[in-house]
Amino acid sequence: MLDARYVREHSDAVRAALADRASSWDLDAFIGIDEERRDLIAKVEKLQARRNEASRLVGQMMKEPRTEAAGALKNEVRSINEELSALQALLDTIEADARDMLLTVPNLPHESVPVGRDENDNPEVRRWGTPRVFDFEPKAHWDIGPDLGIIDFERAVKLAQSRFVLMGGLGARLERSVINMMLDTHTARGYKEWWPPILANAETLTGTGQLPKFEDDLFKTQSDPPLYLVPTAEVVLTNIHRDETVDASLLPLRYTAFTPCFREEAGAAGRDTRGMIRVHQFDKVELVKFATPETSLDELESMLTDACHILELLELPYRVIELCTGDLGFGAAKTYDVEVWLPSYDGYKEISSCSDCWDFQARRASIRYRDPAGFKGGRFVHTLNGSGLAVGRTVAAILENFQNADGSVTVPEALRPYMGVDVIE
RNA sequence: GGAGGGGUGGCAGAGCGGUUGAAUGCGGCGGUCUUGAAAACCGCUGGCCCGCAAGGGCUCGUGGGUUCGAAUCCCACCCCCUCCGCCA
Repeated sequence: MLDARYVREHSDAVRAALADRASSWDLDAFIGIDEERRDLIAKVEKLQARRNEASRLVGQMMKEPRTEAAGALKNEVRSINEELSALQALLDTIEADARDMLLTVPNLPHESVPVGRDENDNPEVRRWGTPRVFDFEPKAHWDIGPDLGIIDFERAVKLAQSRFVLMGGLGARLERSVINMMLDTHTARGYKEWWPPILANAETLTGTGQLPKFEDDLFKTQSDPPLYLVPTAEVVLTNIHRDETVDASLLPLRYTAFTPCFREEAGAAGRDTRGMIRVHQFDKVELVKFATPETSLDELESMLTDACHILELLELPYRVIELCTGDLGFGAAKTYDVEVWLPSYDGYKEISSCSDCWDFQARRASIRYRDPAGFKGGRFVHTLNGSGLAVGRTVAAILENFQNADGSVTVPEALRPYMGVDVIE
């Protein structure tokens, strides 16, 4: 969410940012509503001030007592209240309209973000590792897994639907090993581990920006009020501090959690239909930070490093790209994507996305910090989130990059303590 | 699920129809004193919104209602605590 005052006082900057993002958000409509809203507030408050004064006078008169004069004033207040309730109803709808609009405006890209139209304009930042050259025909993970008897896509469909995964034996163990290795690595590097609910309420999903605009992407329960299956642990980790003011001395806060993630993938029909790259339920270890405005960009860089560190431990080649303005997610001010080398795609595939949301989520979720030495009152924190990493895609990358000619898969060194075996065969 | 109790400022805790946006204590900030600190003493000290400002409005779990006027009365809902039941 953007600050309404900022939007009206810097409308040119906002207009330019929306254009860079190719957003169709109606800035002029908002400015009109906002102006109407402020006029109405002035009117309503003037009437309220008169009503409050008159009521106070009535109190005095009743004591003296001057009941006749009090009666006349009572009538005045009654008529003010009638006028007021009509104005108030109007103001309520206008304020709701303004807020609804504000909840659907995307974040402003940071000034350092390259301007571009879509994913083709995302500059590559760096590469690590060299994609392996196979001296045999490498298989895709959707063949390796079933051939080894460790992934069963067909029975997953029977149990649930297409785009679900069933793993067994060393496949299940590989999934769990990757999760544990990621969590152990991040907690050793200063992240606090959490174990959050994976059903969350509408306020929580609104705080991070999934609602109201992206409800179609979410699984929703039929309870009243409804709950939503979290699409990422970012949602719950960030909302831990919703409606709170944290002490500046505690910042930056670095959190991590493993959760299953649930996505409808409503608009993805036909994309990545094979294997476990795009599924309705997948595991992810998430990184979330709360930082001051002064350090948030540095924290983004170090979060990116932390995500890449996992791939380096697993010896998986990757590259980092920066998202251009046109490809930036709704709540992000700046985003790096980490892409892992996948032989089956003969290319790099997203495995982590690290974003600095600036104060966009903090304003929605009302997450402030206090710095008695620096300033009076509270300021919004900056929130950041990144995958560290997507577990299913990591497993797929391991299977494909570490496969052998005989169909077996060598376990990366870093996972052997967790797996208990050197080779999956 | 049943019965009872309760939700007030950073915390504890008064108020129970009008000058209470809220006593008091703790905490926090500033000052006096002190070589420094502690103690003591003095002063200040919730949030949000509109406004250039002066000022004004809203806010005592949430939403409605009664009243000229509600933290205070009524209704509904939410949450917390205790006991009982059920349960992994």
